[in-house]
Amino acid sequence: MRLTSKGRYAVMALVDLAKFDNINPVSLRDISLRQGISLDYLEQIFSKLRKKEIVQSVRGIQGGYVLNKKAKEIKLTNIFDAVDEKIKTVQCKKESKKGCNGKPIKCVTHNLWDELENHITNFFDGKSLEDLVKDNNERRF
Amino acid sequence: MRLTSKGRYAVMALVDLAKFDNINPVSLRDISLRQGISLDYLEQIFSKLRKKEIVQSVRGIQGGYVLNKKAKEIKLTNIFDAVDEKIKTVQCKKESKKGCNGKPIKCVTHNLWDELENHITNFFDGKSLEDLVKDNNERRF
DNA sequence: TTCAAACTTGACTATTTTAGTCGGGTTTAT
DNA sequence: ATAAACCCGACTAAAATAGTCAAGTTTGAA
Ligand code: FES
Ligand code: FES
Repeated sequence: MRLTSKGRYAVMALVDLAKFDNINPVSLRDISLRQGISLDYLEQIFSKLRKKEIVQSVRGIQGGYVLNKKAKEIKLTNIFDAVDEKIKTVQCKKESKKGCNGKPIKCVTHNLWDELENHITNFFDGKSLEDLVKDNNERRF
Repeated sequence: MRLTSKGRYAVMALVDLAKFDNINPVSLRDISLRQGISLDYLEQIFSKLRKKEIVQSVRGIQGGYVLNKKAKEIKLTNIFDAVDEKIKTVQCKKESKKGCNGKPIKCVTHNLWDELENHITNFFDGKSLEDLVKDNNERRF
């Protein structure tokens, strides 16, 4: 089990954005340079973030992106959800009657995985972008 | 992020084994049939479990595998560790001074991921094979 | 003593996921 | 006009996953 770069990049980029969008929109080029993330990849990520209304775009020269909500109101679960970073522990469809092996009863690990999934979701739901920005400012940069 | 089948299979197989090894060793063929897991794949998994001394093998006809410890003493972390199911959240080398992007400072998400990793590890460390067997017996089968 | 059930080992492979890249756009401040 | 920026879809290389396959060895029981 591992978290993927997509989710990590999304969080890194949004923290960067939250720190710098006070006055002007922030261009992906700047984020790319500061965070060391491929520009083309960032564009894919921000396209998703925009569709989920986490950021707004400003087109044209001097354009970029701005947060669409207060940093306090953006939870990590929202971010992960937007970029399709799945916290997927159970293998079966949850609402299905069938288990992961096609049998008509859930497998012995099902409840366990499900419980873990809740743990993780709660963890990410308790963290906002603001928390991360603060945390980051404290340890300087 | 997702847990892989390897870890899930290992746990399923060991619960099965724990339930049936009271008298005789349990053959992988039986586990394969009961749990719907490829026999060849199970062999790979049990080879690892044996090397980490979680199970013992009994060769020859009527052979199979038996637990090498009390079910109570086998934690899920031990199982995952044995089959190389990694709970890997941070992307960088933890002990390295460098961050995941090669910069000389850890990225903004590092602490967060690390904290999550501890959460998950604690969760799995608190669950023994015995717990799962009990849980499984309660809901009948 | 022969046989088949079962473990043992290592290599090979197909599928899926990830992490990009690439090539073309469109918009808009200057 | 032009260049900085966003926008979009298709393509691809690399890695991880989930197996498969082939060729053994061991040993209880008929
Ligand atoms: S994970 Fe849901 S039935 Fe196995
Ligand atoms: S995950 Fe450790 S530095 Fe980014």
